[in-house]
Amino acid sequence: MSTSFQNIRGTFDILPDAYSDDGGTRIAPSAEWRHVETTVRDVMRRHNFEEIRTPILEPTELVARGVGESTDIVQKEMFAFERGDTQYVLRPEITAPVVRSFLQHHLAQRGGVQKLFYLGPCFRAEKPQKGRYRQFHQFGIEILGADEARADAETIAVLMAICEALGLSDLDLRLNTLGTPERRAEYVEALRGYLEPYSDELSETSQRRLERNPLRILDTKVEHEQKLLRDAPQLIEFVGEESLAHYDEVKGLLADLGIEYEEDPRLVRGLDYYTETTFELEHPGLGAQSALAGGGRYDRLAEVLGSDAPVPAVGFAAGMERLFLALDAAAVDRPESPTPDVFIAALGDEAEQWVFRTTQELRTAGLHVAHDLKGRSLKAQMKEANRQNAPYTMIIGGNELEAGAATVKEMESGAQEEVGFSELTEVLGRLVEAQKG
RNA sequence: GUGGGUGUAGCUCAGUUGGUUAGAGCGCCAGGUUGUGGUCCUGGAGGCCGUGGGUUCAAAUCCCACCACUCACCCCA
Repeated sequence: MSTSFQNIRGTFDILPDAYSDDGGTRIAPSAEWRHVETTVRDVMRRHNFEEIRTPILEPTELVARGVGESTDIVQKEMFAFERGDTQYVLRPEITAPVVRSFLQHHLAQRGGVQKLFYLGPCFRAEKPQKGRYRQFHQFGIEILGADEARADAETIAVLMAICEALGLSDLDLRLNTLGTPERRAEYVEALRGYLEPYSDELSETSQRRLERNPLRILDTKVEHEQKLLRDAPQLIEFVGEESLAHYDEVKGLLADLGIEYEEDPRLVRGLDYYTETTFELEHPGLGAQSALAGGGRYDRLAEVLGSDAPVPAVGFAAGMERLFLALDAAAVDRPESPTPDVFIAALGDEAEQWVFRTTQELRTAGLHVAHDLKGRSLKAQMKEANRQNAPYTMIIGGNELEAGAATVKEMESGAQEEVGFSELTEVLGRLVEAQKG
């Protein structure tokens, strides 16, 4: 069997079984995705976050304004198209959509602070590589309406709690503050002033950034540029006292929670909406894509999106694919795929009919029941039961129909017993219960 | 967008200095067992050897182009 079609570049299928792509990256099976998603939802619930689901399709303008015109995402990575007179974009991240939804539906009117989480696919038209896809999956939170340092600290705490619940350790948390947009703007000018004389020595991208977004030059990896930056003005020197106090408070709260971090004055992040606290969570030894999650405060985003009142906000976004890479690297135990409680094998037309009906009854009673649809030999059906790892197999043939009792076989020991049709549900239920306990 | 790597069965991979009908292991299907799985034995299905062109009596093998995938740079989750 074959097809001339294949999945779109930079996307991947999640199958019942794990498999490796051509680069050797393991694609986790659907059961593991479910496990991670369930864990995320569970930790979110414990931290009192509520789920929000927004459309995958958003107006292009929302992303352009929210994420920032100067960002790579908007400049070259959007899957955008036009239909009629509307500009659509496949969302490249979920913070701007959540804030849009928050404003549109006046969620502030629910009262108090809105603690929201999300989980779903995002799209960026980048060149794919290990840990980076064109359709990828993010989960994250947004705390809207709180400017307190506790909101920053809780954001980080939730992220760490999820990683811990998944069994991940040895993570590096890097922390920085960008200050207010006003002070940040002053710094940007100072940095530009410092770098401009060296303009000729900068790489092409850095030269472009010098005009559009000099802050981003800070995380350059070009050695010469790093050398130049050594004597450049430091962002922290421009950060105001209030911001510093806020930052100190965040650090104090993290220390209280026993969360270790490392300060990184160069940590800038690529999205324009960040202010004040920013952070990034890395797993060492993941290659180029070591960032599992990133986030920070974005107190001005709501206003950029048209809100007449400011909405202080903080959040993080984590990449599911990166998480799986980290889980692989750490060789964390994974859940196994669910197996049937019982496999029912049938012999002959009459038995098949009976089995088809009884299977339905057992399933209604809550059992996970498998059976063969193709009327194959008993041997083939037993083989199938074995492959599916069913702990019990029930055999129904002419003898059983005549006796009114099923043959129930315990696969591991091979022991068989007769169970009257009338007590099938009860007995099987009990056996399965005992098996699981 | 710029570099590097790799393309042979569902999967992992052999395939000699170019030489008949392209192989192995695992997996799949069936039989050995007319009603019993896992081990074993036997058989079977499954390949445009990534695509196109070139060299040659002869190409999976040599040359060129293209495509796909992948890793990295950039940037990000």
